[in-house]
Amino acid sequence: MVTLAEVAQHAGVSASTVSYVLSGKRSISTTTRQRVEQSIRELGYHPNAGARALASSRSNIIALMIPLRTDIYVPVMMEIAIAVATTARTHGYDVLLLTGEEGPDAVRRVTGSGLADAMILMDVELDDERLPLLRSTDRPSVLIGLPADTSGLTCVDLDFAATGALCVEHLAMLGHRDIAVIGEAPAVYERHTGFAERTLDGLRYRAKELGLRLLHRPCEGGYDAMAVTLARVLDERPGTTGFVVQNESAVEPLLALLRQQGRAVPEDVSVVAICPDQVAVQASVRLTSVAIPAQEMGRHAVERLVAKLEGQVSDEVVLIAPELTVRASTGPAPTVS
Amino acid sequence: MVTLAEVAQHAGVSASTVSYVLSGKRSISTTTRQRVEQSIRELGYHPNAGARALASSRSNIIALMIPLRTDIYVPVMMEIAIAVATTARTHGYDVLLLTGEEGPDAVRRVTGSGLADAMILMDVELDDERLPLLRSTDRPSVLIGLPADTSGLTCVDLDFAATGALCVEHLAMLGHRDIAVIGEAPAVYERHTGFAERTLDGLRYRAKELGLRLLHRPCEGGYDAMAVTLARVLDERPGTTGFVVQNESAVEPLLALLRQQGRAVPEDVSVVAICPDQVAVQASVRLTSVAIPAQEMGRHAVERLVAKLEGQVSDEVVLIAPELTVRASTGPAPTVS
DNA sequence: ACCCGCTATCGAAGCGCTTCGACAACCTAT
DNA sequence: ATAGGTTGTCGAAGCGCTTCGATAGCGGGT
Repeated sequence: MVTLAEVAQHAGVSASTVSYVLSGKRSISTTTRQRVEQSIRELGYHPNAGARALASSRSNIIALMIPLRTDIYVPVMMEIAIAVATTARTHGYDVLLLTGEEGPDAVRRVTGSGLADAMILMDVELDDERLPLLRSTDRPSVLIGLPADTSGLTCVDLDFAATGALCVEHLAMLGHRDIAVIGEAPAVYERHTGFAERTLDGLRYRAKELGLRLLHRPCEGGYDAMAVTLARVLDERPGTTGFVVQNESAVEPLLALLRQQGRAVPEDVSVVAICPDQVAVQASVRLTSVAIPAQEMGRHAVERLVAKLEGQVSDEVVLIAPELTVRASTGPAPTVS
Repeated sequence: MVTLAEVAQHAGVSASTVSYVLSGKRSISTTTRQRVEQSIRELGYHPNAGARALASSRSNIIALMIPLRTDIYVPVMMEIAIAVATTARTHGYDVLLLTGEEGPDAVRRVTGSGLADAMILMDVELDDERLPLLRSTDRPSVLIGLPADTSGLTCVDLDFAATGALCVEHLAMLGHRDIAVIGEAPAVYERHTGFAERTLDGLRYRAKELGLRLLHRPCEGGYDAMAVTLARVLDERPGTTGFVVQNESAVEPLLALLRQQGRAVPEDVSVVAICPDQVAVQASVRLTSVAIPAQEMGRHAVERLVAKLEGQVSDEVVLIAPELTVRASTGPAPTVS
């Protein structure tokens, strides 16, 4: 491996000069800089990451904790992860992938060892056990998702309450009075994942304001579970004409089942989905949906984090405003015959 | 931050002794070891990753290059990534997430800087431009996927040729004579992704052996693209009764379209999918399928890599044998009326 | 009593880099 | 001409760890 010293010798300067060329922390004459850069190229020099981390006590690595389970939103998680990785690179950082498996210990290990300069946590629960650690360490962190108490934390998330409200408003505007919400799997609610509950809050609050009837049912993904759930919903509220679906793997089954029962979308029944755009446009009926801006969330998280690493103190919550795209799955409520 | 020296002082031993307690590379008396371990716990010591990497020239990090594009097999990629991360942890390694974006430069950067001790590459193309670099570096690597020339490389993959053969055999056994293959998006074939071509080879070869007629059509995901593709297939080969689908986002649209055209599955038409089990069981018809063993692939890759890091030389290709699970989407070919 | 071969421990060198203070050279402004 | 400020470069001191000899102590064979 080529070292800094070898580059220095090759360029006929001291090691520190090469270092300053690399970091730009002191001014270097143009001629020297060029000579050094030439040597770097010729020798194929790459600074040693360990040495750099040791000397500067910065690893230029961001840790990303992703959930271990693959029961929800896998494509969203993936998209966020990729956005985080690419955005981090543009800021000179690499990304270390941690799974939830280790739990809070991972936070301790990573911050304690200086492996990463900062971390991004996904799939945050309302009362997440990693939060006290984050608050007590001096390493910057950003959450993707919103816990119950955000004091002293930086968070990035879609505004799910507004998302819920937006879905209800859209259906209300079209004249629907009875709305059913097909939610995530029960387990998601049981572990108090923020986004699911906040969506529900938004839905309920706005429905109440607008005087709509709202029925919420969690639902495992897949065809069979959806069939059972739909039967129950239509049994309890036969007049349901509007559906809000927040579960990627329930949306296509729902459409199929409705079709099968002779309920046309959007003539008889309207469906609004909360899902990535890709899912919305690939469905058998192009879905009116509120997109989950995965890329944007990943990018935002990294940018907040980098800002913090550069010393800008900003414990703020960034809520991305939801956007509803009207496609072919919603229409006016059928007139009562 | 607590340092080795502080632990040593606290335990009343020298720094090197603490180091040897940690690494186990020299024998240490039980009493000393316990005293040191006690100090480590009391002080909450975590070895500094950078210093360790510098001194030992091993970072205990494995780099994982995932594809940037999200057009294929996202859940599979995710599952592999998670399996890699968790398996790596059990061997004392962390995982650095690289996206394909940087291309071959990422390989240079990571190996050159000593950021990672080894790497795992996903989404390998038949003639991947990263391969020469991997062959010329002394850092171990493992590919998930199979390039055209595997000499000097270690690869892990599902045996896709056998997978194709298996699908054909299953349909042949049920009496189907005209088989259509719904493949990945054209772009996947255009960039010569190994798995797609190898599956096709397996399908064709076995179909020929068994005297079946085979029609292969690439297909973008989604409902509309599938509708066009299906129409073309049935136009060219109206007698088609067997489908092999290798495209997650085409499988549900295909089922819906068949239903819509009054072709019952499996009475009139049989469908075999090549997809993760989760997709197969969640579909509107429980699909006979060959599973993509994502977890197993990730785990295998790490284990091969760790073996190489520990000095075991083994340039081998691990092909995981496909397993076909019969579910509700395949049945005897309809008797010609 | 002696040497041998253990085991358990220590001290010191050094991994490759960053960074601080020093300083020479030059360029104004007086 | 001199003081004062820049600008560009260098040397050296570490960062916290691993690892290589060296050494002290001990029991056993002779």
